This record gives sequence, structure tokens and C-alpha cells, in this order.
Amino acid sequence: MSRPLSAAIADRLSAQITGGELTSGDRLPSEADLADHFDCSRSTVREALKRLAARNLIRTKRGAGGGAYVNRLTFDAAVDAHVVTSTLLLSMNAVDFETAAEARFALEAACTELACANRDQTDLSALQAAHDRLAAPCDDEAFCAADVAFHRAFVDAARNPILSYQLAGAVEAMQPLMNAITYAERDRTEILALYTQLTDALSARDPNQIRHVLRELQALTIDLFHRASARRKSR
Amino acid sequence: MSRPLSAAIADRLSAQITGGELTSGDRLPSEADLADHFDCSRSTVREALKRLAARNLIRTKRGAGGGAYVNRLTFDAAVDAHVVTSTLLLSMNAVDFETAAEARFALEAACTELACANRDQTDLSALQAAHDRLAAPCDDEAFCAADVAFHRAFVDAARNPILSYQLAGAVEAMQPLMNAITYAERDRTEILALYTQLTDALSARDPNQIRHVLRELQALTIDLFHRASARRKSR
DNA sequence: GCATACTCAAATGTCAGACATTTGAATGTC
DNA sequence: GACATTCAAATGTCTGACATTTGAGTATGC
Repeated sequence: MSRPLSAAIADRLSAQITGGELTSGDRLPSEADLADHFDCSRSTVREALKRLAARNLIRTKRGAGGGAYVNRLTFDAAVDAHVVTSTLLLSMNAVDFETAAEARFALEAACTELACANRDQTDLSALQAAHDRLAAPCDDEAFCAADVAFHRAFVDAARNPILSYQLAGAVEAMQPLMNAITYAERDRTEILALYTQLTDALSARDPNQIRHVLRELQALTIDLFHRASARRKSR
Repeated sequence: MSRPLSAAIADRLSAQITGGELTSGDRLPSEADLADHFDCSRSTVREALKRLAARNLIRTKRGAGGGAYVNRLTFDAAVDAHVVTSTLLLSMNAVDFETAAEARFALEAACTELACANRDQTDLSALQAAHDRLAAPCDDEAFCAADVAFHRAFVDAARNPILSYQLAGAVEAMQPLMNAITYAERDRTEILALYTQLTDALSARDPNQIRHVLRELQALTIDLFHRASARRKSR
């Protein structure tokens, strides 16, 4: 029995869902029925169902009319999963900082044109609000959270949910790495100045200026990182 | 008991892994020990472990010296997960084609600069190979596979694994939607001509030309889609 | 001394049956 | 018609058992 039965059952059910045979809102048979159908015990079926639940493919309800229902995958849930995976990937694979920063800013630059074309007054407000929180005196954790909010506000300005979803992974997964910088480097005025320029450029719908600021931001980020690691090494 | 115990246990273990308390290669206690520690039955622990396994956080081995080991998340596994999630997200949320295409080509454009800077002879060969497979007479499925290979070769030319990982979701998740086009639209010469231009532009390290071709590709893709759906409606 | 075969114990994988708990729906009462 | 009661269908959990896998130690044969 090389492959556990519970995994095989999970695969078959999962294929039915991803393949469209079972669609959002459908109810799976009860655990007892599934056990009967797959000719195994209820525990085995349960383990299979837990695998699906962990991947957000189903949700289970107790009581009468309960059971396992095919989940509609929401953007929020997908973003969460993507962020977790990306973070883990970075932390487990010794990706060097410059590669990560390069990817991050390249992806962010991908939003430039669309953000200029589609940005709204609410986007500018969100950007400004995040900027204000960054400028106010705050602890490192709050600063980082506001930093993420700033970048997400920029991405969201493109008004393309797919793009926002894809980039959330890149932006938020960098957070632990960025933390290493801001925790060490207390002088945040340089970053803030560039953020101001970015906000202004988006307000003016000036893609070239945005690209310019992003390049500078990337250079500054990498520079800060090198300064931080040099200081760490010298101790 | 609002939240199932098995889910709570899964959360706690998962937090230990993502939080770095348990790192790649570490062995979790045996199911019996965990059951003892969490003061619950072995079945409940098992359901929690299956949840972790489904998310690729652990792998389990049977026999002596077996048990649950913290998995090292590989790029391949992360890409797979990302593609599945992205595909599901698109199929379950009635995203209109133009939004998806817009996101896809914006992301692809994000690779332009890096691809021009870092592209290698092997990248050009991979691109050419995919192009050849596209040009040869082949069935729709093979055409689509080669199409994906072409786009991934372009992305990989940026030589940034993080970027490749992020974009795999966008490129492959579009596949089902693209299928709808190529299956209907047999004339592939237009696409192939643009692909040739893209290959040449990358060979010449000409970012402006690449951006131009990508814009044309996006326009063509959307146009093909409209033609296909108009034809579908007229029947 | 070395290779092979055997045994053993520690784990996970599976099963069967039981009970607890939740919850919507049917039913009954006023 | 509004409210309380009962019921049955599910999931959630527990217990104990057995099957299976597998590495490590041990014995055997040469």
C-alpha cells in the first residue's frame, strides 16, 4: 500500500472539484455514504475530507442538512494561501535578498500603466492614509503593516483583482525580510520621501516618474539591506 | 465546540512551522505523543496532521524511524499549488476574459527588462524549441502545452526564480481560457508571427520591442476571444 | 570478518463501533 | 400565527484493535 488510501480518495474528490464535476455549493455525500462508496471506513474518509478542507476546497457543517459542501474560493482566501506559501518558500530556500527585491519591484512595476489609467480618488486616499501612518511615530510592527498597506494600495489602484491577488504574495512575503531592515534602520525619511514622490506621480498619472521612483526604491532597499547586514557583521 | 479540535491543533502545529519553531527536516512527535500532549485521541491528531500534509507542510513516513517530518517547500511544489489555486480562483469567480488577459500580459511585461539583461543562449533555445513545436502541425492539446512552454521560457529568461514562481500562476491558470480560443480559432499564423517577433526582440535585447509585441499579443488575444464568443453566440 | 537472513519494536494506516454534539425541520400546543 | 418540543441526520470525538511498513539490531553461515 504505497499510497495511503485517504490520500487517494482526497485526490479523486479534489479532481472532481477542480475538474468542475462538483461545483461551488454542491454537497458531497455524507461520510458514511462515501465510506460505503469507496469501500473503506469512515475514519479514512474523514482524513480525506480534512485534506480537502485544509486546501479550502470544502467546508463542513454539522447537524441536520450538514455535511461537506464545495467551497467557493474567494479572492481573500486565495490571497491568504498565496501569502503563506510565498513566505514559506522564501524562508525555506535561502533566496538572496537582491533576487527577492528584484522580483518584487519588477512585479510592482507591472502595475504602473494600469494604475495610472484606472486609479481613483479612493486609491489616492488609501495611499495617503498609509503614508500618514508611516510618517507618524510608531513602533516597528505598525510601520511594517503600514508599509504593506501602502504597497497594496498602489497595486489595488490598477483595479485588476487578478493582479492584486498575484502581487499580494510578492508584497507580503517580503515583509519578514523587510522587517530585518526597518528594525535596524531607524531613519525612515528616505523611504518616506520616495513614497511621497510615488503618491504624487500616481496622482499626476505619470508612469515614467513612477517607474523612476520604483527603481530608486529598489536601489535604496538593497542599500539599506547591505548597510544593515554590514553592521550586523561588524558586531 | 464551535471550532473543531482537529482544526485548532492543525493551526497550532502549522504556526510552529511557519513561525520557524519547527524547521525543515525536524520530526514531529509521534501521533500517540501528540494525542497525549493535546489531551485528545489519536484520530483527532491524525486529522490535524492530514490537514498539514495537504498543505505540503509535512510528509509522513511509516515504519521504524518514521513519523511526520517538516517538509522543505520546493519551488516546484509551490508552483503547483499556485497554479491550482489560480485556476480554481478563475473558474469560480466569473472573471471576465479581458481582466484576466490584462493581468497576464502586465505580469509578463514585468519580466521584460530582466529578461533582456539576463537572457542566456539556453533561454533562446528553449523559446525557439517551443516555437517550433507551435509551428509544427499538432493537435489542440499539444499546441496549448507548447504555448505555455513558450511563455514560461520567456519568463524564465529573467533568471529570477521568485519571478518565475509568481508568474507561473498567471500563465498556467489562463490555459483553460486560452484553450477556448485556440480550440475554436484554427488560424494560428497571427500568433506565431508575434511569437517570432518576441523571440527576435529578446535575442536583440530590445525591451521596447518586447513591450510592443506584448501589447499586440494582448490585443490579438482579446480580439480572438471576442471573435470566438461572437461565433459561439451566432450558433 | 563479512554478508545474509531473521527478529523485533516503533510508527503510521485502517477498521469497527460507540457516544457526544449540533442543527435544521417537522410536529405539537396555545 | 408564534412558540416550544421532539426527532433524525450529520459531523466531531474517543477507544481499542489489528495490519503494514521499515529501520535497526541480532544471529547465522561461510
